[in-house]
Amino acid sequence: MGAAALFSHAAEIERRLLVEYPDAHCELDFATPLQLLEATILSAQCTDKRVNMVTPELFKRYPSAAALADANMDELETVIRSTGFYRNKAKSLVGMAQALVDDHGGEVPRTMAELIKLPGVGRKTANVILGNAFGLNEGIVVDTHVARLATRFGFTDETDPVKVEKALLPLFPKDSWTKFSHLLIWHGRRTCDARKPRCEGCSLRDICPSADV
DNA sequence: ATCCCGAGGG
DNA sequence: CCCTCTGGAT
Repeated sequence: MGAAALFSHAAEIERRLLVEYPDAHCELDFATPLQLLEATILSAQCTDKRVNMVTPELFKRYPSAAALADANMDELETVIRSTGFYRNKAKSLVGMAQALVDDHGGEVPRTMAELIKLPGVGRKTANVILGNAFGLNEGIVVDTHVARLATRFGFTDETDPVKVEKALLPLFPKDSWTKFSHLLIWHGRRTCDARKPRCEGCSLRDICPSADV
């Protein structure tokens, strides 16, 4: 498919998904930027439903960056254990919190460059924070769902999430990047799942190059 | 057996 | 580029 055709194809996909999921939004529970940052770190290779089961206790025990930075490791690991990768995640949470205390007055920074310097925070997590805590459209969140659907829609052959994002950005208007991320995530979870996509009920069936394969 | 809103290290 | 980290759900 040529560049012009790919662009209109992208616009049509976005239009249809917006009709289907007008309320698509971040499904991680949070009340502050710090809470969203913690929840997003926990979301690696874990369902957001599972993350939402442990964060109430996490937020209650460690109500600030300073409290989280001083957390007892064994206690913290116990609280987040069911989300998987719990040793790495505990280290990331404490290291991230300590960096906030040391370099940002205990607050979550608002730029990509500062966010990805935080331990355990990569480009995907940074895009979640910028888009959903601060309302900024700095990029597209490329998680497992967005990467999978981008491939199935024929937008890219890349698998590296940074390259997938680079391929997606020029296809969609900047002011919709955060919303578009949620549209793909919602569609990925509800219809275009990894193991057995439900093409028979998909609103994009007639324009999807991967339909019924 | 495979996947879930990844990141760090080699 | 690869590998490792981990429990829970299907």
